[in-house]
Amino acid sequence: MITNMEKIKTLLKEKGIKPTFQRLKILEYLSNNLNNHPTVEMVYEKLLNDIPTLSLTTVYNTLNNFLEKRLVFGVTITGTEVRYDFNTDYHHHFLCKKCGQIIDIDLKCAYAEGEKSIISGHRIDEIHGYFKGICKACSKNVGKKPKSRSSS
Amino acid sequence: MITNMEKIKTLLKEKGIKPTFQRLKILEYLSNNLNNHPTVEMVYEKLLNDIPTLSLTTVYNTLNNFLEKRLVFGVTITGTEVRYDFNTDYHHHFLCKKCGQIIDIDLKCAYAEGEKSIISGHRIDEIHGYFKGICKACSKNVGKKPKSRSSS
DNA sequence: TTCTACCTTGTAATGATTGTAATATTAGAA
DNA sequence: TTCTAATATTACAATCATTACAAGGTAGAA
Repeated sequence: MITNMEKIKTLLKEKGIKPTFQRLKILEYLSNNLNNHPTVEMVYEKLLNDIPTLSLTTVYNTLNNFLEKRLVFGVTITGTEVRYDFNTDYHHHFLCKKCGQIIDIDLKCAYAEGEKSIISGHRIDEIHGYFKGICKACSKNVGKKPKSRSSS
Repeated sequence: MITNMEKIKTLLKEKGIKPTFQRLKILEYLSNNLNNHPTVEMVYEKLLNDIPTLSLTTVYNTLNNFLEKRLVFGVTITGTEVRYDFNTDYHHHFLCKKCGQIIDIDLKCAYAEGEKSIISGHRIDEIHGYFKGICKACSKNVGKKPKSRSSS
């Protein structure tokens, strides 16, 4: 874990971001939660244990800073809040409208290769592929006899 | 235009939505503004001329109703508000981060055919392809000697 | 140490959206 | 037509994510 923290520190320095304690912890949290796609609130609540003086504003500022420097990727698939993704490799996202889970989708669209492409003359800097529906797990419980389901 | 209004009315009835005056006008507005991708506020402000008693809540209710019945498509590319698209044919969107314009992108990803597909076992109901960058028009003015630019 | 630049913090403000309760309108029964 | 029940519309309050702002804290340079 100490080695990991050193990697995080290097990442910040490479992007010209001063590696303060708050920033290190926030980026570390994101790097350890690749599948969560955490919200600002999730980052804040969790880190409050480590940093009791942490301010929500700091989390917002820091994450916006990371976004600008392209250290993290913002996922707005829910439409209500930004989810943060430490994995900036090209990939898409799926939102289950039943359980709310956000799942990584690895598929290649021809247009997305290189990520810095041109479409219809427009320069593309970011590609967001959002798929919405019912996830595999939730699909299994649909249309079956409801034995002990809490919701209708 | 009267013929168009009749088409709008039929559309609503087909979806089981009672074609009230407000609903007709809202859907008509969207059908006449395919390239705008209007916000709730835009719909409201514009229709206030025709319907001075119109309530913002009604616009929200109506558009949510249309969304549920899949009469319109919600575009959340800006991350700050929902834009409404009367064109529910499969297509993607591009957001220019300079001028804020939202432009339709017509390209086919193999995975999107049929729109009701399965990816990694998840049932896909909606596909949103969001591309962000600098549009063709804005690209031309970047890197050139700034002659009379208002912003820095 | 003192100064300066940048970070962090708390609180207030904003803006989009939803909740709620009262009023209005409509469709169908009598 | 008149009454009634269901549904729509409206106005206003409340909520939630996010940003603005001002004040206090910290680290490194001089």
